[in-house]
Parts: sequence; structure tokens; C-alpha cells
Amino acid sequence: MTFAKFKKLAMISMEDICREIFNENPDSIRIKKEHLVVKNLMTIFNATIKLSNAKGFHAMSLRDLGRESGLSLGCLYNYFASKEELLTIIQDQGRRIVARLLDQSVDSAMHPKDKLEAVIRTHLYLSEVMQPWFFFSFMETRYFKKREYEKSIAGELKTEQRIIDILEAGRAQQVFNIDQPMLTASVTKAMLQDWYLKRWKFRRQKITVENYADFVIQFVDSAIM
Amino acid sequence: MTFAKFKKLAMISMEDICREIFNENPDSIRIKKEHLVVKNLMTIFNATIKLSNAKGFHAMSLRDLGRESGLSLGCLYNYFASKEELLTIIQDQGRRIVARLLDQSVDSAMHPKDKLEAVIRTHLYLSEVMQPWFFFSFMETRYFKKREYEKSIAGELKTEQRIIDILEAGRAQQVFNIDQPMLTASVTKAMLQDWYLKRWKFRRQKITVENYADFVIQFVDSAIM
DNA sequence: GTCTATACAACGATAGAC
DNA sequence: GTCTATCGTTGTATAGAC
Repeated sequence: MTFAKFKKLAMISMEDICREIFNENPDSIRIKKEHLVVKNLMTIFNATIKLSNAKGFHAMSLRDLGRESGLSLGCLYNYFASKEELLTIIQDQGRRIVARLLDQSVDSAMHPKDKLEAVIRTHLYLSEVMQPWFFFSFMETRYFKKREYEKSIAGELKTEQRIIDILEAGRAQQVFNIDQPMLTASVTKAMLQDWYLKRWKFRRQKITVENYADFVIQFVDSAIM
Repeated sequence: MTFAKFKKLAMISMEDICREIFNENPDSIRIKKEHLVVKNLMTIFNATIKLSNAKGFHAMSLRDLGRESGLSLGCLYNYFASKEELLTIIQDQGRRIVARLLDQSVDSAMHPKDKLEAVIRTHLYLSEVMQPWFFFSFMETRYFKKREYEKSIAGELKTEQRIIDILEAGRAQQVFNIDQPMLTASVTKAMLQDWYLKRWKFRRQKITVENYADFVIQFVDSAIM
């Protein structure tokens, strides 16, 4: 799939999931009109991630958030019960869309080499479309309270396990030549992470997400074939 | 070099650099007895990094730091002029020791393949000995004010340039087969970073720093030879 | 050198007017 | 539904006792 096509798919998923959140949290969200909630929630999420990525979630005050989102401090509290909970729903939304799109992509390929390419390419495209969320998630996870922390780590390990499974299947079919599938998956994931962690570097060097995807796929292939 | 031997070397450098900091900052450090300053500075640095890595530098209050280091809030201000400055001297100390030990190691190898192995192994050993500092530096850099931010980025690019130079020299001597030295260096660095960013994962899998170094060296070699 | 006490600003959260 | 006003708490930093 090209990146352009992927982008449209992801955007639709985001609004959908915002609507799901509204329906699942009738206790915290005190506003009743759906169109208003979806619109303001999207604004609040984007503003939160923007400010958090600039100064950190903890350092972002709700007064800052009010200014950035155009809502008053008091009004914000109609959309979430506490600053802590705001974080939880942002994390839930992001994890849900990542899992959904990654599953779709990997399942559509059959052979290990294609599956490996699919997981690498899709993860990179995902982290390009949702770079602010990926960055936010990576940087803030360590501050999460136990429950939220564990969900975040579990999501990460699940992604890694997906790669391990593909590598082991490929080894069993004698497509890949690998001694240590876990470490191989680990360094592959490190390369994927670098795309959203060091975006300034790749921008500066004018590397597109498609360039980078091609390179990583070729690099991993030459190491394990 | 084995990790055990490397560790001793690094420890000596740390105290040395603490002494250098004392001599270079007579304005901020109001205490005059060297042995006291070196002792308390080391305590303050370690406590700062420990607390910051747990809750973030910004969220760490100086009351917390006083409790952790065993000094009163007022007393801390005899060792640095502001919280901001505390961060600066910690960064300076870390960067200095990294640059010193990395230079030593890379310069002692002659052939590109040995140099590549040296930079990978030394960086991993360094980030094992100084894991808290590396983690701190990676996580906090984005909050630094302009001057400090630029120094941090420059240090990072310098490390990456070291790898690029080795790869290009190896390509010129037809030892390595590489299309894109910059991207190759970039993903190599991503693998090095993962060692100090995801330590919990490697601990859980009982991977030692020597295991990981051997693996990364072999993985990169198979991709570029 | 190290302590306690305190000044002043900014935080998350809530109540009640509009 | 959104606003302003305000509560109690906690932050950095300093002054002056010991």
C-alpha cells in the first residue's frame, strides 16, 4: 500500500474511535450532544498532545490547555473527570487504532517475507500519520500509574511479539536464517521507533517515510536472508 | 575490552570530572572545601537523576531532592544557583565523560571493521555503566532551553557522524558494501539507543550487555559485508 | 555549612453566575 | 454549555538563625 492511501484509512478510524469513546464514557463526559463532543474531544486531544510534546504532560497546565483548545478551564472538566483521566482516554484511543490497522495489514499478507515487510511498512506509516501520539506515548508511559503503565507496556510487547512470530514462522519454513529471533525482532523494533522519535533528523535529511521503509526492509532482509 | 575492565575506567573518570566541575564553577558553588563539594555533588547528581528518571526532572521538586540527597532545601542552593543550572552541570559532566571514553576507544582501532566494532561495543558499555544518565539525557533533552538543547543535539550528531565516518572509510577501502551510509549509521545508532531505553526488557530476557554487543555487531556486519 | 521559616506564584479542581 | 471567581496545595527561591 502507498502512504497516501494509508493516510485516508487512518483518518476515518480516528473519528470513529472518538465517537466510540463518547459512547463508552457517559460518566465522565457530561455533554450530551454527540456532534459537539466529537468536535471538542478531537480538539482537546490534539491540543493536549501538542502541548505535552512541547513541555511534557505534567508541565502542561489545564489553563494552557484551555487557551490552546479555545475552551475555558471550567468547561474542560465537562469532557473529562480529571487530568489523569484525560491521559487515559487519549492512550486508549491511540492503542485502539494502532492495533486495528496493524492487524488488518499483517493478516492480509501470507508469506513470512511479505508479512515482515507489511509489519515494518505499516508500523512506519502509522507512526508517520500519528507521530504526535506515538511520541507522546513513548515519552509519557514511564509516568503512568500502574494500570495505565501496564496497558502501555503490553501494547508494546504485543507489537514486538508480532515480529517474533513472523520471524519464527520464516525460520521454520527456511526462508530466514536467524539465530536469535527475539533479539532480531528487538533491533527491528528499535529501527521503527527511531522514525517517530528522531523525526527532526529525518526531516533535515529529506528522508520520506517511504524511503525509510524501503531502507529498513532491505537492511533487515540482508541481515537475515 | 571486557565490560569489567571498562567499568573501572569509567568510575575514575566520573570523580575526576566532578572535581573539574567544582573548579570551573566558583560562582554557583558557594562551598569552599573540595572533599565536601565532590562528595555532595556526586550525591546530588545521583539523586537528581534517580528522581528525574522516576517522575521527570520538572516534576521532581527540590524538596524531593533534599529528602533523597539528605540535604535541606536551603543547603542545596549552596551547590547550584537554580534548578535550571543543576541540569546544565549534570549534562556537561555526562557529555564530557562520554566524549572522552568514546574517543579513546575508537582511536585505538585501525581498520574500519575494528573501528565499527569498537564504537558499537564502547557505546553499549558506556550506556550500561551510565544508564541513568543516558536515559535522563534522552528523556529530558526536549525540555532544555535553547543553548542546552543545542549542545545535547550536537553531542548526539557527533556520535552519529563518528559511525558515518567509519562506514564511509570502510566503503572506500571496499571492506563494506553500503548504499546509504547515513541511514546505515542511523539505524545502528537506534540499536545502541535501545539498550538504555528498554533496559527492563533486556533484564527480563536475561540479555547481558556483552550478549547484546555481540549480537548487534554480528547483525550489522551481515547487513553490510 | 546546614538548618528552619517564609514569600510569592502557579497548580488542579470546584461552585455558581450567565 | 460555557464562563469567572476562588479554594487549598505545592512549587522555586531566599533570609536569617544556629
